[in-house]
Amino acid sequence: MNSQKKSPLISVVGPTASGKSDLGIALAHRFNGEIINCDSVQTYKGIYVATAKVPPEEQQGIPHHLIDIVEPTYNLTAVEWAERCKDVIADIESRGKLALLVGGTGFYLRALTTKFFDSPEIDENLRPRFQRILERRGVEHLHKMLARVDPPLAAKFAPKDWSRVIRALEVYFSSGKPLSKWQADTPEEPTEEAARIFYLVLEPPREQLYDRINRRTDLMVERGLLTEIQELIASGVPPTAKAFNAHGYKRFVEYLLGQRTLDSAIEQMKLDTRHYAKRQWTWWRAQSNTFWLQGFGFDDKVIEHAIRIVETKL
RNA sequence: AGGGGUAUAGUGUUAACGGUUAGCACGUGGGUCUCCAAAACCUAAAGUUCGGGUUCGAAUCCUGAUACCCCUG
Repeated sequence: MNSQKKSPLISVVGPTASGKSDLGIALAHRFNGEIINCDSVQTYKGIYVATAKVPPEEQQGIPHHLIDIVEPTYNLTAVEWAERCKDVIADIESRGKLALLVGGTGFYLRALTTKFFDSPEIDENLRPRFQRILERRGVEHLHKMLARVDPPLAAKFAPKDWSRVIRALEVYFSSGKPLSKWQADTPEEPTEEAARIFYLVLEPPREQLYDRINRRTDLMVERGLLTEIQELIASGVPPTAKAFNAHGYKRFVEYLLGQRTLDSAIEQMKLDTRHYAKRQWTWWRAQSNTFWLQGFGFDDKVIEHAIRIVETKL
């Protein structure tokens, strides 16, 4: 084995509720590793019950990084997460340990392994303004605005894709230069991390995963999800806070605002989570450097299999 | 048992004048992703309960069967 070679970056990914945390901890024990969270929701302070964060008493002495790092109202971007992640990786490796990236947000790992174009400073007042236009005049209007300032991107985006349309408008109105131009001027390229990362993708049987999601949701409600939200709101966190976009929180905030019944909040949360799991699989199917593991992350067979794969990479 | 009513994808439909390819919503499957990603979006499959009849043409009209619902006993 070449000692000059940089150590691999091991990443445990897969759909929500597939046992990523368990596999991460098992690998950390086996290979003297530390865990870096790559789940967008787990970066928020203040929300716990429905986030599937591993509580400190269950971390088995394994250091967990990038959990509870921002306020519930903060908007953490993928690139900002990636920058912090690089610092943590450097720190872990400087101490001779192995970095284990564990979590469900594939896009964060994309940001870590791909250098996006150099984004200009974004005027923070723009987004709320576009949001208002969206509500009052509809998506089509925003899409037409984009067609005027950035025709190539407007042609590329579906007319109803307000999320990307707003991002593109923000870039244009902040910098005077169309997003498509920014992208063309600085093509995306792989980062140093891309060359040494590989992904262990958990793939439990779909029926079993969906069952587990449903049961986990009921459990979260029993464990006081509603109380947690009420206390956060009472302590001044606005119902529009970013953290409340997380599954569960979003629907229960709607319930507390009188927009749906308790039962429908529970059912919708289950559905949201199942849809999310499906999209996560879709994401990983399209990636390379993936090793698919049949089963849950807490299955002994899966853990053994994962260990064998990691050994070949060291 | 008698009388009445209803049967349209997995579910719902207060969609379909007897006339293009049986619509819509939800669900399900597949996909996209260049700084909100637990976001946003694209897309596909899938249906007239069964059998006869009328008609150029039937989800629609007639008829038999079956299933479910209501009323009477």
